[in-house]
Amino acid sequence: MSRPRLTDVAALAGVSMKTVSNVVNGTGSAAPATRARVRAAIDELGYRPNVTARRLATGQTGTISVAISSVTVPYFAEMSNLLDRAARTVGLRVVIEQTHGDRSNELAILAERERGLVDGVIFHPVALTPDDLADRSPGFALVLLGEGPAPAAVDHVMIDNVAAAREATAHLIAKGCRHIAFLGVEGRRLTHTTGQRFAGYHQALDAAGLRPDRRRHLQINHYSADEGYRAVVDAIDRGIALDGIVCRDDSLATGALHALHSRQVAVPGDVAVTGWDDLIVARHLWPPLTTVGPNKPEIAQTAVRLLAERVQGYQGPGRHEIVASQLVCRDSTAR
Amino acid sequence: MSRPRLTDVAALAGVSMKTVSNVVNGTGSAAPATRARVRAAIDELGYRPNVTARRLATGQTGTISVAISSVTVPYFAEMSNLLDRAARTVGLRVVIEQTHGDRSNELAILAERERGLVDGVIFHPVALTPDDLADRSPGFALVLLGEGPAPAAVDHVMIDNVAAAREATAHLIAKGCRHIAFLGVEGRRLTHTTGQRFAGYHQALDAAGLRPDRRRHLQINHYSADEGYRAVVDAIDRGIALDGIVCRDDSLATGALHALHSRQVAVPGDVAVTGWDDLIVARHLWPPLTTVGPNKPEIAQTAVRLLAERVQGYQGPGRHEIVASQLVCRDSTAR
DNA sequence: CTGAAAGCGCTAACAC
DNA sequence: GTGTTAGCGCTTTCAG
Repeated sequence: MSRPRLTDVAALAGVSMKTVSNVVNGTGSAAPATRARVRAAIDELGYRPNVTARRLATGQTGTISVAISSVTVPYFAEMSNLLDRAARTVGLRVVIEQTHGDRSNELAILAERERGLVDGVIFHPVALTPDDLADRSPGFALVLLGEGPAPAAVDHVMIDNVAAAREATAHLIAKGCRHIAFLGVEGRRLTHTTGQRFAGYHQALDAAGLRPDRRRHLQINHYSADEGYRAVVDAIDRGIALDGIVCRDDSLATGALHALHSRQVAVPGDVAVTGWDDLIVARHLWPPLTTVGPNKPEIAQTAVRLLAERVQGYQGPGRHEIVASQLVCRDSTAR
Repeated sequence: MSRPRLTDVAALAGVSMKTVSNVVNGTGSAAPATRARVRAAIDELGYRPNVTARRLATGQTGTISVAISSVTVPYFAEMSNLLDRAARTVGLRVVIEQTHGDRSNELAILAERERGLVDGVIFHPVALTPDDLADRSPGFALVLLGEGPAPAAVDHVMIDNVAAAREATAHLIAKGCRHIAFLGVEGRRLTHTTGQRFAGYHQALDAAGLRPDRRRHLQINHYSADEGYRAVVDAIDRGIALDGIVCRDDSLATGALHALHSRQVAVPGDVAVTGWDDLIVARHLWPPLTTVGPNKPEIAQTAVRLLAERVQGYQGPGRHEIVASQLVCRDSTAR
């Protein structure tokens, strides 16, 4: 005995498929008596519509996917959650898909492996190059998140990284820091995002007449607390002079604080620290972390709105929206 | 011009649908020359198979869903990630679905809203009652995670909460703690999970001849760092004697550490603290957190294996697997 | 207001 | 090896 289908319900209720379909979907109208009979038949059989069949027939899925590298990266977890909520309010379902930061997985997103599975995707690429993104099939509803490269034709939601990094760095300078490190330089080549934050950091140093020092550009291999810890312990043990650290993100900052504590360096007394993302955990670190707080709810709402418009057929040029961010000052820089 | 279908490719290549299907799926065999012609046609047209149609035809989706309350809960994020990886190794795709801890959303999972969308679901319920779980349609591939109630008929992967809580508490006692609080008692009624951990905590106190004290049962409204912070600050300010805290999970412990620092209480000198889950962040908290570490990779692999067996038609009785956990000792109890 | 029939795009028997 | 023909379960014209 396999599961009941629409025709089974129709047969039991003594009506046609169309009528059952109407009752199930609330389309058209049905006589109250008929409706009741159909409902009874549905209950008796335990009928559930087959989503896949409906999708095939309508061509619409009512579902969008959120493609991120990993939900274990707190920033992506928080964004996924907000995107989910934002999408629900406009009647869209969300599934989250992890690329694990792998270029081939990211390419698969663009290759529309999912054609027919979702109506569109909100995508935060981390490993793709501008070329990868350049040629995509048109008519594929796509909204890009993050500060990576985005072709003009594609919708894109971002924040002003350079300005925010400048502000965070200037804040440390205002607190009297003169030997400010930047934690989060990738080994090979800077990612687009890091490049912008790094640029803002340098602009602020410049503006204050401070000389950059390469020894204070702290390298990492991943954006993890582990790496932040390692890099800062390393810098301290090599005797590099430091009185402030601009961290590329809060995970690195988490590790940085741990490193400073473990080397008996007072925060913010000896070294002041800023993070980036305003993760939930940021205000529970010790000391609570000053961090660049992007307006995440607005990012989510904007992305969903843009995607919904694409899904509904908007074919115009790419929109590039810049969402505000704000430096959230806490004790890690309070001096 | 809509997107190309299998028939379009077939027409262009001058072959039948079946042949194209063979080439696309690697089924059957095709003459090299034919194969090449088909490939060329596919490239020229930019053809992508429609996943939905394939699903309808085969009845299998190759996808499972992971249903959790929220990816912003670090434990769920880590588990989702591990489940994803485990599923990939057996050729299954994973989509993550958030219930936001909402009972109606959780019921929707059981109601198989997704019928036809996924082959099965790995589900960590938080709001359901035993009754909710009791009557489900048979033949629906389902594996339950966590320590909630699980009907005998349903596969279930869990850890031994009572034993682990006893071990964590005994560890504090061995370190000389005599006034040990339990942080994480829910307001109304204990959840199944909390109840087990709470029971283990009491067993250890009993075994050491320590008297429980209701004032040291710290109440919370959510499992968040915010709540942990609030509850511990509250206890300190009310002058409740404390020299150890067993936290129901690492998020609460994060807030507890913050609270202790902000009230100048030394950890572990004045108060030793244990958490639960061994989140990534646990070893970067200050001081690094002693915590109950479930074997998460094994939980994930076990759950995927059980589900894969169900998907492949296993109809036997429910399997209830207990996975090991281990107390990970760090500085928050080092005294 | 309800019924019959034609697809949605693909896979899978079964012939050729 | 390759083509033909039914479906998968639903929605949707178009009649009645």
